[in-house]
Formats: sequence, C-alpha cells, structure tokens
Amino acid sequence: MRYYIDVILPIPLKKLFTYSITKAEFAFLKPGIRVSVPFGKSKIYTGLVGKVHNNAPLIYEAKPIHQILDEEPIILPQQMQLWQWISNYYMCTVGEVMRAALPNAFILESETIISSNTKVTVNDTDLKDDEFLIYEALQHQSSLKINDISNILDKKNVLPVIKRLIEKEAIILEQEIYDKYIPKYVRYVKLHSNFSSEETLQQLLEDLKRAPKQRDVVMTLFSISAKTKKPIKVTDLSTESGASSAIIKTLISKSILEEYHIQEDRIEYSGEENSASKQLNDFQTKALEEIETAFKTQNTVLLHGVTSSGKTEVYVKLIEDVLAQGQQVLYLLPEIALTTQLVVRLQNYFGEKVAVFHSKYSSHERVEVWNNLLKQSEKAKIVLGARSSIFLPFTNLGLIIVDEEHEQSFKQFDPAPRYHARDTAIVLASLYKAKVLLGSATPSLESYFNATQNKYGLVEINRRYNNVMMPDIELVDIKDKYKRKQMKGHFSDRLIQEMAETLEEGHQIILFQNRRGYSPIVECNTCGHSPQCSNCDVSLTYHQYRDQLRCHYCGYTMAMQKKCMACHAVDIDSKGFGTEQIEAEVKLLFPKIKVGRMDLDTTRGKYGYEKIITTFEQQELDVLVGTQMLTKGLDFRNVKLVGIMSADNMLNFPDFRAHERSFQLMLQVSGRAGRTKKRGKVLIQTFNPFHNILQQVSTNAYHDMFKEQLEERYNYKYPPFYRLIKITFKHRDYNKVDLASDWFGKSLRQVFKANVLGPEFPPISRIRNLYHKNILVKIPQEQSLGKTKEAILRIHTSFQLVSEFRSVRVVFNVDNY
DNA sequence: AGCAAAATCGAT
DNA sequence: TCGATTTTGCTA
Repeated sequence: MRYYIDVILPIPLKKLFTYSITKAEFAFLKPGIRVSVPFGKSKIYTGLVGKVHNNAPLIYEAKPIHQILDEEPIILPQQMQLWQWISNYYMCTVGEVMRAALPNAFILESETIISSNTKVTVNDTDLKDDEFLIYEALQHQSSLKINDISNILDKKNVLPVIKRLIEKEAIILEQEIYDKYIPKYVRYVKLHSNFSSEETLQQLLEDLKRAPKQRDVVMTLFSISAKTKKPIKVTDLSTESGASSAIIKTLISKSILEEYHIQEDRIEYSGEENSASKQLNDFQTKALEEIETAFKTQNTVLLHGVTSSGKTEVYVKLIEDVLAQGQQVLYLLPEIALTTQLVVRLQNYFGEKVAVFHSKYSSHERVEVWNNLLKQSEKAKIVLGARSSIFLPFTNLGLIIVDEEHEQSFKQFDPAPRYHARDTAIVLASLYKAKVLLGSATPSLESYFNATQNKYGLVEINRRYNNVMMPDIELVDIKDKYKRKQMKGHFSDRLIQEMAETLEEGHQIILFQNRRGYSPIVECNTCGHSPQCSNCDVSLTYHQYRDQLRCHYCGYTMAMQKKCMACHAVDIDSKGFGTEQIEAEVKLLFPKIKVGRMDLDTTRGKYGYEKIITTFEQQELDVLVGTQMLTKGLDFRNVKLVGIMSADNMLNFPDFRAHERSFQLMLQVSGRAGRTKKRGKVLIQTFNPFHNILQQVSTNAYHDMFKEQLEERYNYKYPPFYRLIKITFKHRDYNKVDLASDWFGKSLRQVFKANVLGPEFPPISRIRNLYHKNILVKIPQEQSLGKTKEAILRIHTSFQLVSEFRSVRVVFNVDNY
C-alpha cells in the first residue's frame, strides 16, 4: 500500500498537488497540518494537508514531502469548509484563500544556502574574479545566503555566477526553511533552591551583610513575591529594587538567584476587569428581547438602531449570554479606527477574554491570537477584529456580531479572495450553527431588504440613549451663497457663524470632507493642462505638506510645478478641495483655535489613529477635519457641530450605490454631533439642497430612502434584485484589452443575452501602466448563481486557449459592491 | 507565484 | 550574430 496526501499551496493554481508519504506519516497526518514540500525547481513551499489517501496519481510519480511542520492541525475542518466555500463563491483558488487566511508567519519560507563543496578541490586559476571572491568568502564562512553574495559582489543579479560555480563543482546549494514565528520569552528570577530552608536562608542574609545592594535585591524579591505570589520578572525586580542589571547578574552567577524564561504573549491585557455591564434602558431591553426571540427562528438578525442608540450595550448583554454557555464570540468591525475605543469598553466588561485581531498587528501578534483560539484559551473568548478575523480557528463559535454592517470595507477588493466579510460571516456561522447579529444605524439596502423578505429577523431602536435628541440637520445652499458672495473659501456664512458659536460655548467641531489631499487637481489657467500620472490615467493631486503632486493609484510623485508643463505659463490654479485645504482655511478663519486632521496621511503607523483620536477626545483640539474615517462609529462626547463641506461630490459619484452611500455617510457623520444632553447641529453645504437624498438625510428618513432606492434598483436591475459579477481585463496594450474583452463579452452575450453590460473602460482606464476594461454580468434572481459561474469559467477556459489573450489578466469580482 | 526554457528583440 | 529581454510553460 502506498500513501499520499493532497496539498494546498498558497499560490493561485486551481489544482491541489499530490505528494507521497510514509506509512508512519500516514498515521500521523491529518487535514489542516502544515507540511513543507519541494515544488518546482529547488524551492520549498509551505503547504497544508487537504486530504490523506491511498490513490496513486495516474500520470506522474508523486514526490515525497520534505517535512511535517505541526503536531496538531492549525486549520480546523470548519475553516477548511469555509475556504472551499469562499473559493467557490468568489471564484478564486483555495491557495489564494489560504494566503489570505493564514497569518504569514505560518507560511514558512525557504532560503537558499550556499556552502563550499568539500569533496572537490578547485584550482583558483579556473575561477573568474567574481567567482573567486565567493569561493574565498566560503573558506572563511561555512555558508552564505543569496543576499550575502549580492553584498559581496555588489550587484543584484548573482544567479549566473552561482550557476557557473555549481558547474565547476566549487559550491553546493541547500534549501533551509525557517520558522518566522519567534516566541517572545521573558526573563524571570527566583531564589535558588539551595536557599529553600530557613537555615540556609539565614546564612545567606548573613553572608550578604557586606554587600548591601545585593542584600536589598534579595529583600525586594521577598517582598514582591509576598505581595503577588506570581513569578517575578527580572525587569520588575530591577525597577522595584532600583538595582542595576549588573547586580542581578552577579546574584545569578553566584547561584543565589536562579534565572528562567517563560514564553509570553506579546499582547497582554493588564487592567481592571469585569465591571458589571450597564443596565439597559427600556428601548434596549425591548430590543434585546426581540433579538433573542428572533434568534429562535432565524439565524441572522438585523439590528437597526439610530446613531448612539446604545447598540453596544445590547451587544454586551448578548455576549455575556453566549459566554455563559461557554461559547466564543466574533465581533467584526469595519476598520481599525473603531477598535481603539471599543477594545477599552469591552475589556472593562470582559477583561482578558477579549482578543484583538487586525492588519496593523504584527504577524507575531496574530499568531498568538491564532494559537490562543486553537488552545481554546480563556484569552480568546471574544475576538474583536476586522474582516480577516473570519478566518480564525474557532472551535465553539456561538455568535458573530457584524457592527456597522453597511460598511463597504467589509468587502475585499484587491488581491483575491474578493470576499465580503459580512456575507462570509453568515456562512461561517451556519457551519457552527451560530447566530449572526448585523448592526447598523443605516443598514445596507441588501440587508434591510433581506430583513423585509423575512430572510433575516429585524429589530429596530428609534431612540437615542438617554433620550438625547437627534441632531438638527440644516441644508445650506452654497450656490445661492456664492451668488450673494457669502462664502469665505469653502465656508458659508452659516457655517462660520455656527462654528463661532460652538467654539464660544467650548464645544468641539467636526468638519467632514470626502477627499484627501490639499486640492486634488492642479490646472493651468492659460491652456487648461493639468499634470498627469505617467503610469495611470489620472490627474495628479496636490499635497501641501510636502509640496508635491501625487498619484493616489500607484504612489507616483513629483515636485509641485511652478510653471505649466505644457505652455510654461505661471498662472496655475487648483480645483476641488481636500482636507488639507479645509484645515488651512479653518486656521485662517479662527487663528486662535487648534485644528487637527484625520485622513490616510495622518493616520499612518500602528498608533496613528489612536494618537489623533485621543488628542481630540482629551479636547486638545477644537476642530477635527477628516475624511470617511470619521464616520465609523467614533464616540466623542463634546462634539456639538458637524459640518459637511460638500455633499455634491459624493452624490454625483458614478456608481449605482452612490445615493445609498451618501445617505449612510452623511447620517453617520451627523451621528457624531451632540451625543450628550445638548442637541447637536449638522450643517450640510450643497449646490443642490432639493436633492431627494439630502431631504431624506435632513429628516432622518431611512425608510423613505430605502423604499425609493429599492424601486430604482428594481427598475435598473441592480442588487438586491439582481446579482452582479464584474470581470476586469488588464494588459499593457490598449488594443489587446479591447480585443480580449470584446471576445469575452460576445461569448457571454451568447449565453446571458442582454444581462451582459460592457465591455467598458472604467473612469480610470489605466493604472500602473495597465489598461483596464470591465464587463458586468447581471444575474436575475431566478437564474442559478452556480450555473452562471460555471458558464463564465467555461468561457474563461476557452478564452485562455486563444494565444493572443493568454497574457491578458482576467479578474472576477463576485458581488462587486 | 516563481522559475527556467524558449522565443523574440536589438544593437554590433 | 550574440547577448539581453520578454513570453510561455510547468510545478506533483
């Protein structure tokens, strides 16, 4: 009997690869264990065991595996099932899902190690100069890495040299794989076991009389251990006793103290725990009861509660219940901006049971959360995380909360898998028979639609917490204001007036501008030319803080031009406006106050968000200017005024969801105003105050918006009535993209007739030197999604058989909204 | 994806 | 014509 495993490799290939294993390995290996395997020419990859079996491959001889990397599976059967579902539904390979799912410290890398061939003596004269350099280096060092050789020769491409040396048998190559995850060890000390008896201890203190500092250290050690009864860290002992590390070192070398190491998690929560959860008000209690009733018949419930209605408290009660049953909770958040405040809140209730998982954590930190879940540790009963936390190895998941359910950042757009975390979470929950609670003040149309169709349960809270009033929303017609010359820069007289009043009262202000950068487009007043990105089909945007022009798509930058590049005129103007300019204008209008800015540029780095949020929270800033990020459920007590600088650019965005998004965005920002007793004020500046969406925003008419938008979706065949798959074609050559997409489009139309839109160039038709073209396939409700995807994949297969089209990249995006 | 062989390019 | 660069094919 021969033994085999099918291995999932983290590469975009459809197939699994079969390797042979020994009988002993056969007995040991289970799906979900990592193995390292040789793949391609002299490369070792980390793969995951998918299936263990006895079926010899028919057309090739399977290679043996290189090494087993785990004792126990690190991926559980449910995870595997989820991967399968994602790869199926979102039309990508399981390998791509694996890449997204595993913290990359789990994906080991092999590195080529070069060492000299001791069996053969090479004559120096046979070697060229560069070859000799390496050969000589190897006489001093036993092995070298590729990188070392690049340094020795001072050039990038060293492979030819290495190849020549192998031919001359001067060197040999080996692959070394190494674990990327290094556990963090902390040094601890205790009294040496020699001094465990009373007698020896007395003797020790006697002996140390002439070394008072050392004696102090020993005494401090006693007092700490008496207080905490826990192991004592070297660093703690050092700070407590005021002794230098040298003194402790002496004590260790004299065998008075004993040193040992304990592996420790990088993220440790130390603080107060388990304060009782808050008493719910009547509306919250009612909502909680309704949710619990709904869960009896439905697996998914949508909680629609207006901004600051206290949804989090309701979540906390639900979490308490699930924990009491011994089950785990996954709390999904759209972005990291939110976590800061929420982590603190949840930790107050649940202490170290709360684990956090998101992309700004280092991969070591992520491995720790992962392992805690695998161990079913108490430390990870509640996971708070961004979309990628749906991949964590839960064992006993009871509840998933998707907060701010409408947020588009739950959908991953670039690289594959292009999954939507909210929808995937619902599938994940079904694998565990867990419940899902979707929460939002402005639910997405598709979720609310599902709720009205009885697919989800629906619970609504229409009152704000503590009966705080909904903010007063006022629309400001800036077309009129411009005509009457009542604008200063981008500020209407109304806004300035309200700002002055708010500042007078000592309250804070948020200004929302849906664009970053200073003034997106720079234009010559003489010839109309504006500088373009050399790689993408977009105008460059101006960033004041470095006085440069930048492309938001590929990161290309150039210095700001003093003269027009086309006609050399010096009269250059800027169009549009961004957060930087608003910030500058506020400083001009109110020179005395402090202004902060929150956008992609100012929130870089691990603690970027935290810094800005806390300075604003502590009222060191009076005005905060920001982009989208501000909308995401942040809770600032002292904000009374919110200004939306311009509502129009979002309403006119060319997307079928532009209106829904604008509504959500504006209502969410408005929700930041007046979270305590004082009624908040919101000013929306617009050229078109009679726009339906703006009217609905100003009256907080979610249901009207829902009905109206739903009708439009129905008329124009968009979700939730039709499903969408977007197919993108990318290539350096404009004509090839045209030809390829036309061919694909024609084939699609033969099957799906009028439900194929395009191919069309997107608004930005060239990115990073690649031309893009899109086809949109609309799928009616009665049409099988699975069959449709199969048909698309069949067309793709024959497409790839056409040699001219081979080099065209094709990207499938299912539910591309 | 990553790598190497094959095919094409281009300057001598 | 040779070396460099791009394209194509394959991994078990």
